[in-house]
Amino acid sequence: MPTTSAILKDHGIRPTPQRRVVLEYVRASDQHPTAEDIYAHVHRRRASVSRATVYNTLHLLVDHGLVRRLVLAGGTVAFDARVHPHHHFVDERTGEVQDIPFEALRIEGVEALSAFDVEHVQVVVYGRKKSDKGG
Amino acid sequence: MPTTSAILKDHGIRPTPQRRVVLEYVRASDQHPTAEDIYAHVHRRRASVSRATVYNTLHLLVDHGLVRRLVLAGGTVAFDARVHPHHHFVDERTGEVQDIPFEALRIEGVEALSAFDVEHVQVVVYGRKKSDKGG
DNA sequence: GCACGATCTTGTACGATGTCTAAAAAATTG
DNA sequence: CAATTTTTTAGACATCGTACAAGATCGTGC
Repeated sequence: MPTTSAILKDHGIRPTPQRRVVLEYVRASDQHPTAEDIYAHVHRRRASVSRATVYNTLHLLVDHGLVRRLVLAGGTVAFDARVHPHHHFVDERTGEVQDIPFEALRIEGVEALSAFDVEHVQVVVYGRKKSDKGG
Repeated sequence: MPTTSAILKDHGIRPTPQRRVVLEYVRASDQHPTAEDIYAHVHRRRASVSRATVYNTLHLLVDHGLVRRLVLAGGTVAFDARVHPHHHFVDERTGEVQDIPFEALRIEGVEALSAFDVEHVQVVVYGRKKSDKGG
């Protein structure tokens, strides 16, 4: 398990303390933290990390493929260190988003879309979690 | 073809002039206009329709299923009067969004998602339009 | 270690999008 | 017309994100 610092270096990014703490948090989180989540956390841990630096760093990480930028239902923008593709489930009541393993769903008919060069396909499933008692 | 007024009444919405002009524009547009697009247009047509009313009306229309709220790539929020389900293609270079007929794709494995009551499934295809000359 | 230029961080101002509120305006009811 | 409800309005406010200019920090050559 490489250190955060090593990961950054491997991607040609100078591993400053601010960048390390941002990447660390995104990688540690099994949720999908928003930029504000990240800022709040990082700011708490190291009193003076500015908002601008958090945004700069997130862009940097996204550009280098270390982190993915997601647009959740409702338009919330979140970040995710899991780079391998996966689908999303959105609870229509709470807005909560949950990952669905990429292998769990298969999409047929993509080859027939002759007008497009397809890079990536993602399914968004809307519904409600069964464990929830009625609303 | 029912009038905008009739459509609103059918859904229990009092057809005020402001609401009519908003719905009319969304229905007439074959693009996916954003709230600001709609505000700009509607404001031009009837000098005094406020921003708040445009937003209020859009929420109302969404709540009554007359219009759908979309979140495009990049997090842009747009509206769409086509209520029948369809998928989306997003051009990764331009951010342009295009509809894909619902029937064009089939998703397998949804039944196996036993943790969820699934309401709706939507596929988002990312790529680039083939007709585009390289860039 | 020091000076220098390059890179990084910071605070703040700004812009875009959207919500909230209190009051005016319009419609409905009697 | 008066009373009540619904709708609209303007503008203040909140949130998210970007731009910019100044200061801090780093790496390199000496």
